[in-house]
Amino acid sequence: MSITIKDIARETGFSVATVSRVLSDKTGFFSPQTAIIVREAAANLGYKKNMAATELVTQKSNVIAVIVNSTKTNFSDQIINGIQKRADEAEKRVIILYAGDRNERAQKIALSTALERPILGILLLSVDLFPSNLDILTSSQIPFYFLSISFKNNELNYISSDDQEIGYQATRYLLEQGHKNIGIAGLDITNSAHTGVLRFKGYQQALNESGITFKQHWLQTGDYSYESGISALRNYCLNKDVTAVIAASDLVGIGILNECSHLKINVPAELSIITIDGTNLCKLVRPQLSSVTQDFYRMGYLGTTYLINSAQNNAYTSIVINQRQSVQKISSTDY
Amino acid sequence: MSITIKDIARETGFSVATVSRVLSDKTGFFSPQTAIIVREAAANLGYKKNMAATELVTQKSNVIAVIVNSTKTNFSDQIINGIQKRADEAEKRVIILYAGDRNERAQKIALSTALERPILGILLLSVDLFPSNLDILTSSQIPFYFLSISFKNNELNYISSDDQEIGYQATRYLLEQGHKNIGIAGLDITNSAHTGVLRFKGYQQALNESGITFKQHWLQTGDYSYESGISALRNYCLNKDVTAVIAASDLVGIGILNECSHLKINVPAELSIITIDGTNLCKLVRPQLSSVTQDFYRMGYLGTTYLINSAQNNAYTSIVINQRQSVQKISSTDY
DNA sequence: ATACCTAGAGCAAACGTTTACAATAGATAT
DNA sequence: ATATCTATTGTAAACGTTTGCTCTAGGTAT
Repeated sequence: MSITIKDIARETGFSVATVSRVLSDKTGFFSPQTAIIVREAAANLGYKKNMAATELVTQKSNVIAVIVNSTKTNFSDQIINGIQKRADEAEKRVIILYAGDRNERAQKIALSTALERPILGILLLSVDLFPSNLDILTSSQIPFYFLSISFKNNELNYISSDDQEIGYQATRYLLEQGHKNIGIAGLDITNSAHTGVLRFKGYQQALNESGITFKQHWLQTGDYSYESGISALRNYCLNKDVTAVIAASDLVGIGILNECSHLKINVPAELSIITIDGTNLCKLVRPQLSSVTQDFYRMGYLGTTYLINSAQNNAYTSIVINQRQSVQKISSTDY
Repeated sequence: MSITIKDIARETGFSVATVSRVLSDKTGFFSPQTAIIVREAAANLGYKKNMAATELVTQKSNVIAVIVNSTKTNFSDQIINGIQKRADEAEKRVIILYAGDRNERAQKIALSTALERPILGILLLSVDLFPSNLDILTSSQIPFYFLSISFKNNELNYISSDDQEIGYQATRYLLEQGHKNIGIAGLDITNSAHTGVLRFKGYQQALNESGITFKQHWLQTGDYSYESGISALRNYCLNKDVTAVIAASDLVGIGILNECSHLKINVPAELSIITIDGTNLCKLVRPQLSSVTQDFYRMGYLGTTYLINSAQNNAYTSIVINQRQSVQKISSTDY
C-alpha cells in the first residue's frame, strides 16, 4: 500500500483538499508556508501521485497513445522522436503500443489497451487498420490520426508524404539523369491505404510527360521488404532493359543492391537505384543509396501538434531528393 | 461522457454489482440469462471498461511497462517481440516508454509515467539508469528487471548475455582461424553497467590462454556507434598489425567495414571482422558480417516470465557464433 | 459601527469500478 | 412444518483524487 494524499494530510494536520491543492499547484488556494510544509512531507514520505485516481475524477488525461506495427519499419523511430519532442514541449506523456504484424487480434488488443484508459488521443504509425478495428476506434470518440499513411477520402485524419509526388519526383530525377527505361519495384498496389497506387500514379505521370510508354514488366509489385527487392531485380534481369529502378523502400533498395552484387551487376554503372524513405540504412550500405527522403520526424511532430490542438486537418510533409552514390547519369548515346 | 456500468444497469434493470460481475466474468455469481441480457446491452451501448477505475479499486494492474532508450539500439525490436509474446500468453498488456538518449530528465519522465499509474512491473531495455532515477525506482516497491545489461553485484535483477563469455568466444573463434593480432573496437570500458569491461575481460582471457601478449592499441574504445567503428579502423591503420577485429556492436562492425571500403582494404582478405549482436544488419551489408549473436528475443521472453512470476533471479541467455562472410582463416605462414 | 471582501482552509460529493456482506426465494433435508 | 442450504441479486463501502461550496477571521471601505 503506497503513500496517499491522506497520509500527508494526517501527517501535516491539513485536510486532503489542501494537500491536493498544493500538490497540484492550484496557486492562490493555499499560503506559501502551507505549501512548504506539505511539499516537504510529500517528499519525506516518498509520495507518488496515483494517476488512475486523478484521471478518474478529472475525466481527462495527458497521455498520447502511439500504435505501431511490429514489422520493422525502420523509420518509426524517427516519427516517434518527433512525437516525443512535441509531447514533451506540451507536457504530455506518450506510451507506445505494438500492434503486431498486420494481425487483427494484436491490433485489437493494442487498441483496447489504449481505449480502456483515459487518454488524450491516438496516433497510428503506418498501421493499416482492419475494418473491424477501425470501427472500434471511430466509435470510441477518442481523437486519432494516421501517420505515414494517407487515404482516398478525407474522412480520416492523416499526416503523410504526398505519395504521388514521391513517385513523380523520383521518376523525374531519373529522367533528368538520362534514364528512359525505369523500373519501379517492391510496392503494393492493392493496399487499401493505397500508398503504392499513388506512387505508381506519380511515376506514370512523369513517364507520360516525357512521352515514354510504360512497359508492364517495369512494375514489380511487392510488400516493401528486402525480399521484394531481390525478386524484383531477378525479374528485371529477364528483360535486361531497365537502366534505373525506383525502390519502394530502403529495404527494397538494399535487396536490389545485394542481388546486383550477387549477380555481378555494377551499381550504379550498370543499374541506377533510387529508394524511397531515406533512412539511415541508405548510408550504411555501399554504394550509398540515393533516395527521395521523407520527413518522418516532422510527421510525428505535426501529428502530435494536431492531436493536441484537435485540429481536424490532413497534411503532407515535405520530401527531398538526396543524391548519394547509387544513381549515375547516362548519356543518350549509351543506347 | 462515455457509457458506464451504471448506464447498463439502468438499461437492464439490474444493479451495478450484477452488471459488474457479468462483465468481469465472476462466474457463479449470476444466472446465464442475466449474463446474456447484460452482455447484449453492453454491446449495444458500446460499453468500454474504464481501467483507471478498476485499477483504482483492485489495486493491481495487468500492464507491464517497458522502458527503452531512444538511441537506435536496433535490437530492441527483438527483445520487445519476446516480451510481447510472453505477455500475450499471460494475458498481460505492455506499454512502451521512451527514455531518451542517456538523458536524465527523459529517464525520469518515463519512469514517472510508469510509476504514476498502477502497473505490474517494469522492464528496462538496455537503459543505464542514472543513480537518482535508480533511487526513484527502487523506492517505488514495483518489481523491475534490467534486460541486456548486467551488474557486478547481484542486488539488481537482470537478464542478459554473459558478456565475458561473448568476448571470450569471439576471441577464441578468431584465434582458431589463425589470427594472432586481434583488435577489439567500439566498446565502453567506463560504463557503470560494465558490459564493455566484461567483454574486454573475456577477450584478454582468451588471449592469455593462447599465450599472446595484448598490445594496448588493440583496444579501441568507443560508444558502440557507427562512428566508433570508423575511428577505430583509422587507428588500427596506424600500426597495421591487426588481422582481425572484434566489433562491439553491429553498427561498429559496419563502420569498420565501410571505412575499409573507403580505404580500399579488402574484407576479409586483409582484415577479418566479427561483430557482437548479430541483428539483421549483418545480413544487409556486403560482405555479410560474421557475428556472435545474442538471443534478444529470449531475453525479452524470459524477463517477462520472471516479472510475471516475480522470480528474483538473474539469468544469462545463450550466444552463438554465426559464420558469414567477414572472417577469413589465415595460415601462420602469412606472417 | 456596519457592510463587504478576501485569503486560507475544510467538508463532502463525485469519478467508475469491485466486492464483502446482506437479503431473498426457492429447494432440500429432517 | 422447520431448519438449512444454495443460487442469484442488491446495498453500500472503498479505492485516491479533485473541486464546488461553505466557513472563519481578519482587513477594507463607508
